[in-house]
Amino acid sequence: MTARPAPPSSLASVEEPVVFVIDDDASVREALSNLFRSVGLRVEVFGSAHEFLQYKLPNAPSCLILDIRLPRLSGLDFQAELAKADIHIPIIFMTGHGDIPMTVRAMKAGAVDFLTKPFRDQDMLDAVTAAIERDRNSRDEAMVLSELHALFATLTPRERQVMALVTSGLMNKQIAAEIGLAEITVKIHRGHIMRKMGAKSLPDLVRMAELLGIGPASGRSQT
Amino acid sequence: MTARPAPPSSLASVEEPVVFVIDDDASVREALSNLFRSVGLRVEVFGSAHEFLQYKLPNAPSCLILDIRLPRLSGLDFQAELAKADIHIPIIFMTGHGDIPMTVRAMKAGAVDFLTKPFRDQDMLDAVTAAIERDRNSRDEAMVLSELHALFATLTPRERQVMALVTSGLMNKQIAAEIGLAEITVKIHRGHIMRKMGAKSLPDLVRMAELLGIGPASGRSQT
DNA sequence: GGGCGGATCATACCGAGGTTTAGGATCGCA
DNA sequence: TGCGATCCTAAACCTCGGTATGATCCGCCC
Repeated sequence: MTARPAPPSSLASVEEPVVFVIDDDASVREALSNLFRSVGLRVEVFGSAHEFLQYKLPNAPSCLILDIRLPRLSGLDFQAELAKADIHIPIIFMTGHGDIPMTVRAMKAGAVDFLTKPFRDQDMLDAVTAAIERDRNSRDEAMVLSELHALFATLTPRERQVMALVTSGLMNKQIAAEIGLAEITVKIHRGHIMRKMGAKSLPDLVRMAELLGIGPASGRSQT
Repeated sequence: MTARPAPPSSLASVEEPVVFVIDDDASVREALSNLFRSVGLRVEVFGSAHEFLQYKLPNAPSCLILDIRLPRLSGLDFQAELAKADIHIPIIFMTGHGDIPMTVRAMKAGAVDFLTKPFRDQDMLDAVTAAIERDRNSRDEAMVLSELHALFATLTPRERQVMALVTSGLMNKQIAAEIGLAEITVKIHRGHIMRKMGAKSLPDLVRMAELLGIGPASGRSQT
């Protein structure tokens, strides 16, 4: 009975990895493009940060290679820009004449690596491999989380509230007293929650709540 | 009855923060010592990495300030050394003539900051504040985790096994079938587990299992 | 106005969780 | 040899979780 809406079952990011390169020097773009292609990696090159932003990012593990010295915007500022725009992609910096404070700032902001020109091809490839791997992992996590959020979104406000109390460990009768309901009503909500969230057991639901960051904050502010 | 061994109830790290400084230059030690004391921070200075290792580290949020150029051991190697010895303390590097690869390596290995001499006092103080804060948090986490491990250690092998299955969401009868027991026996174990772990509810226990990294790996290998 | 989803509650029933009491078996250590 | 810890089980009993059936009420949209 009870026909469930069939979970979309993550088709994951099956697309092949992509390396993005932004550099105003055509010869650098050319060289890097050849390097990555030689090891079978897909590459997309751009002459400016602006060009890159026009490009529609694919749903594939990827990374971005940036020169600290970009035409208009500095690489560091662009990094901050991307973070602010909620675009999270691992960044590898290159520089011909960078300094230590720059390096520190970039690394603190989450850069994967910071290579000084001229660098050895192998160092660049190692950095890219690490960056792609990091992106693959964070994409997998984000995927799971977004599916969970989608399920959570199907809950009514009342159900969300009950879910928070259930996963915090209260008994049905305590929840009922807490929010002024009959115990049976709580049971009904609880049943709905389990079905909608696709939880096969209470521990299952608890783990979902953990991932969703659900405290007993009812459902108003989600810091 | 069952007299429980009274949980040690974290007396937390109430001790005041400490800043450790390692530098072979006495004037640098002196200057930093004065700087930190001027803002009311406790400071301990050392002329070498070896001296530092002799010192018994207090149970207080702290950080370490290192020159990349140390007498015998390089600062980077010493950082690796500490990590290998499982001594985790936030590190702030100083350098007069460091380069970018060094900086990258230090930051990748988890350094909090990397300051070039001469630096502004305020930059150093900011870095130390951030480092102390980071250490405070990781100490709090470690404290909770170690108390949890202590409780978990009081479980018998069988109880550990049952706990893994319970928190994975199986019903008592399924657990019983899984490991060849009567359902009633599983219930008994389950009761013991809840008491010994101090869990007030199943969700509580599930969260503990999460922190302990307990999968359905029975209890053999704890990677 | 009728339909629909959300929320509420009652009664009844059943399976799962959990404790107590009481016992039996094995093993290691003093 | 005896004690204690671990592990296992049974019967009785109670609470809690969960579902089904059926029903009322409200607000919203077509």
